[in-house]
Amino acid sequence: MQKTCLPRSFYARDTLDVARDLIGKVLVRVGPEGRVAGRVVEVEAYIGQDDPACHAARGRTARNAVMFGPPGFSYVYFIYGMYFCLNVVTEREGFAAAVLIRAAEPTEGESIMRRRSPKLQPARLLSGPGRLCRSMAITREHNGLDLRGDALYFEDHSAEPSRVVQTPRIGIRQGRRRLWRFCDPDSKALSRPVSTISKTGE
DNA sequence: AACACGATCTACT
DNA sequence: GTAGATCGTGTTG
Repeated sequence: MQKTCLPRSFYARDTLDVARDLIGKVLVRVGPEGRVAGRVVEVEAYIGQDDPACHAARGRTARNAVMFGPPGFSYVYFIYGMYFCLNVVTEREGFAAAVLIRAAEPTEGESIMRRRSPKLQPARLLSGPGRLCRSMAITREHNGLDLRGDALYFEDHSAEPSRVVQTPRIGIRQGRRRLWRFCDPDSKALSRPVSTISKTGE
């Protein structure tokens, strides 16, 4: 049963639409130890120069260069001296925007991920951007990858969430007014529970 | 060349 | 709840 990865056109859209539509998609990582995957349940949008929390808010640098590139590529950065975070680049080339993948529910390769994060409960293996990258062995080597390649991509399993809620983004100091964190509130794998905020969808 | 800090997580009180 | 880990990056001198 071979599923196909999301096409370039999926990412070449308004970032908030891409973020919303990524909930329920399946992130697949094929590494030397095998194939691992998870159903995405939490993401955040970071959009261009007008978003003070976006890494590209102050223009192009060596680190954020891939955000200015074409959509459908990975943007992986190193944070707090020990963690990596995975984003997908959106919108047109030249416009810096991306969606941070914050949490997913393990669907494949759980034993491989448990070896990488032995202290975590199974439901927490991909619960948080740092834990997700550690359990999926995503590092700086995966920055700038084409998400239609063999190592890292998203599949559509038609597992649409029944609800999606929007909340403020986590861990930022500026831009908290924007409700650009998207979650499946029925998931037990969220990095943090959904506080009572506004909703979108059904 | 030096410095402050970050889209985090864990352990501990 | 709060502190500590740990280092690349961007900014300042």
